[in-house]
Amino acid sequence: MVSSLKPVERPLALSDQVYQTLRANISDGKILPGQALQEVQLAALLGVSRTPVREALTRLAGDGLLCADGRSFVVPSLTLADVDDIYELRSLLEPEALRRVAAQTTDPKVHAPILDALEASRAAHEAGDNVAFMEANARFRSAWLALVPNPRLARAVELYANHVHHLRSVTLDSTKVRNVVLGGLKRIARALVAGNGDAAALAMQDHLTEARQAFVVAIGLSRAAPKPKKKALPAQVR
Amino acid sequence: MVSSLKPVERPLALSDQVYQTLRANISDGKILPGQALQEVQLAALLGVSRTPVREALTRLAGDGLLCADGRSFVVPSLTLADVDDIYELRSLLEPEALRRVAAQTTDPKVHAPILDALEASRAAHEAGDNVAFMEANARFRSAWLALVPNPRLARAVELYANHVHHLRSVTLDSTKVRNVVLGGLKRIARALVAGNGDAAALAMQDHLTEARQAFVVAIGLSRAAPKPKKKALPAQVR
DNA sequence: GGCCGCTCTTTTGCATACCGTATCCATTCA
DNA sequence: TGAATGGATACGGTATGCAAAAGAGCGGCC
Repeated sequence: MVSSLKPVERPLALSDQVYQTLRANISDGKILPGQALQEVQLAALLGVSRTPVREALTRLAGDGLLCADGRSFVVPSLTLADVDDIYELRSLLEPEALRRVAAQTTDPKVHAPILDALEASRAAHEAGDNVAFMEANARFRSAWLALVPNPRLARAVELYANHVHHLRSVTLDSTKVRNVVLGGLKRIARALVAGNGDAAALAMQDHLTEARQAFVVAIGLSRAAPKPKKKALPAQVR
Repeated sequence: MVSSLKPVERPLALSDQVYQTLRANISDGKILPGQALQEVQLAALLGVSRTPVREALTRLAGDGLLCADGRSFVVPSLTLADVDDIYELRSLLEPEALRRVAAQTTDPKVHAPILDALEASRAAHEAGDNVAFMEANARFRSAWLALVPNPRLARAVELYANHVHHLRSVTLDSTKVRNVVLGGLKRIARALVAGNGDAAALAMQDHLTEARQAFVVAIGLSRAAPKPKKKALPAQVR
């Protein structure tokens, strides 16, 4: 008996693949708000039938990443009120989540992924690489999120962070903003490695406040010459 | 323009009906944890095809009200750690949500549904009617939740409250527990009508702590072998 | 010339058929 | 007699077919 055999790599279900693909594209801003997501069209694009597409769309709508618009789903174009609501939620969750992380981890080597991501952010900032900075930023979040002892809390944080993620391509376009963000990450990381929960929570709180402010500015800019196409209704349960 | 006009009541899609039906039955504890929910069986029971059943199951799993077990879905049987996690989340959200309600409503007549539900709770408690008490309790929550200015926050609160709702039929079985709960509701309502956000948040925080404690006892009773947890952090660290 | 209504197309909602796979049971061989 | 193997069965995943509803375009009527 060869005990080194591992269970065979099973291909993910099509529904899951479609879900992840769409989710990534929404978060990255590759799918624009207001654009109707039609089942047949997506199915053709992805080379699957309507069924898994349909299931993925339903799940995304349940996550709040899509909202019903007439017959189909669209990425909600966030109003200022929406952004405020999301940041209010994040302000309730993320500082406390980070406090839990700081409180429980003493081993410095578990912080390695966080510091790696921070270093990547720093490098991307220095290189002026916007997309790399965003990517490193996301990694930073994933890294500390993986240490949150409460999985439901972690999931909630991830969910609402994703709701505004596609807007970061706008806000992080500015070197100044990136500088501020990097400073925030540094402060958070410092508090974490010091095991100082209060400082970590406070740092995250400030970080979120700054990010929200950047969004307000960004939305004000992008809505200066907006498309008069559709009214954005709040993403809600169907 | 009569702004109170609402879109006409449209016959709900089958998927939605199935979703709501299943959700209600899960919250009420009519579907027991561990019991596999099979598509064909549910479809036959509800008189629909597998498709809407499947969609409803997917959405419920996305809400966290179901979890994958092998090939099908089951209602998760909550461990003590799960209950703690859920109450940690609720403790982050509900006090602050309630604070927002207290801060924004000045008109006493918007509090009417809340006081109605409170009165119904009181009556049910006096009558010793367990199910009526639970129902009034849920109405109380719906009432103040409807006043939360942040719809996403309201939805999150509702979601996680539902996660443990089916356990209330156990905890609220005790007159003593019902008495404590009723006291908590009174205190919350008092703070709300007084417009005192701090008091409302604090009252809700205490209410949740008490409710969590009741669950711990209930789970300890219902589980033959309560496993020793090392992560049991004392109440709230906040 | 503009507005209303009708029809036709597009797209979703639901049902069902098919396929792959996991599980259970019976049979067979050691 | 026990275990292993083969088959039967049941279930979930996916594709597709069909019907109904929403939207667009066109023609008729005022």
